[in-house]
Amino acid sequence: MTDHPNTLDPTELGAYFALIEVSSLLRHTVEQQLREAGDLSYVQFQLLARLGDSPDGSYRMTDLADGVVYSRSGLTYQAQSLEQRGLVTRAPSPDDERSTTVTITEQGRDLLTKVFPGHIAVVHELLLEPLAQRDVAVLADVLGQVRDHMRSAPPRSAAPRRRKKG
Amino acid sequence: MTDHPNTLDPTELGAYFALIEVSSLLRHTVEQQLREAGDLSYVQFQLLARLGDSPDGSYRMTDLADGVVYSRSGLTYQAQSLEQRGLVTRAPSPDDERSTTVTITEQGRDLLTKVFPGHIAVVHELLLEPLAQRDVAVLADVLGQVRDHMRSAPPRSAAPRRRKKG
DNA sequence: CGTTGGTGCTTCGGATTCGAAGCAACTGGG
DNA sequence: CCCAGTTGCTTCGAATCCGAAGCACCAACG
Repeated sequence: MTDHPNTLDPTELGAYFALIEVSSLLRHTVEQQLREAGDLSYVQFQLLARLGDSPDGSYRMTDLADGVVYSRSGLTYQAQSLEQRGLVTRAPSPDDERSTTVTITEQGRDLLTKVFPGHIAVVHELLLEPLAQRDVAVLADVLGQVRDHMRSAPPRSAAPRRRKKG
Repeated sequence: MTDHPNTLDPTELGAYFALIEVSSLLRHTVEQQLREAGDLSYVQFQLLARLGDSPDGSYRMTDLADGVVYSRSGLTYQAQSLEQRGLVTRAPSPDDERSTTVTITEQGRDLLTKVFPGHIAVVHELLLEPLAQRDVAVLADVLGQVRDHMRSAPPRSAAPRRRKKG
């Protein structure tokens, strides 16, 4: 294990606490907006947005789970919910019968179009407005570094599944 | 309405997405560590930490809820859970019979001491390690600005109940 | 083909979360 | 004291979430 200090200095604590608080508040507010504008949870919105960005409007479940920080079972739950509302379709992949291909529907795109402006507005108002343009770039850069580092070094608990038989 | 653009440029999107992803991953990892080290949820840890920082080791429920971004009902749930485990005590406030004063116990402090090093380690490893010292300061500063702005201008829907006149 | 092990997703049980409604206590008139 | 309005917390019902276990399919090997 790397040698870590057992305390954080005030600046480090400040960065950590501010990150947690800002993201919590932002997420909370965004969630309310999405709920009001389109009766979507944040995760559902993220899934739709991701599908909408895809060239052919579809992804496998696994790809979606990797993109959104989310459990497989939770993803199944939300995908079913979206399917019931006609916002996505699900079908077994032709390549691999095990995997499910999720595809956004016209209706899904419409809803996305409907909720997007409000979503942008909230993000802009809460996160971007108080910052100078340069600070936005700095934020993107610094957090980008952190994200890349996190991705390249997945937490120790990313262990493979336990074997069924011993 | 303020005049908001209806799109975000790539830098803005980058800042937003990176923020969401970093905080999600960080929170997820921290949550696992706390669960393993002391069978605590993140919220429970935040509550204990806050109480531990208090001069007399106690706060009113409302103060705790304000500090942690959290619903009142969820706070009640977690406070009950902590009380059952003997990590805090709850008693009506002498000043105001309505309010409940939550106080951390010896046992609570012990648990805090036990889980803290691992918590620090995770934060350091995931968030701070990949950054230059200056970047940590910049992050703290920029996110601090955002937090202050959020606090000073709460979202329009932040009033579930009618507010007292000022 | 059949067996063995690995992968993708879902189901299941339980924990956590929220908002709304409810209860209790304080406050300011009459 | 009583009344109405406000505030602090809890209870309630429902939604959401996760990890573990399970099912179905694929790939490698003989």
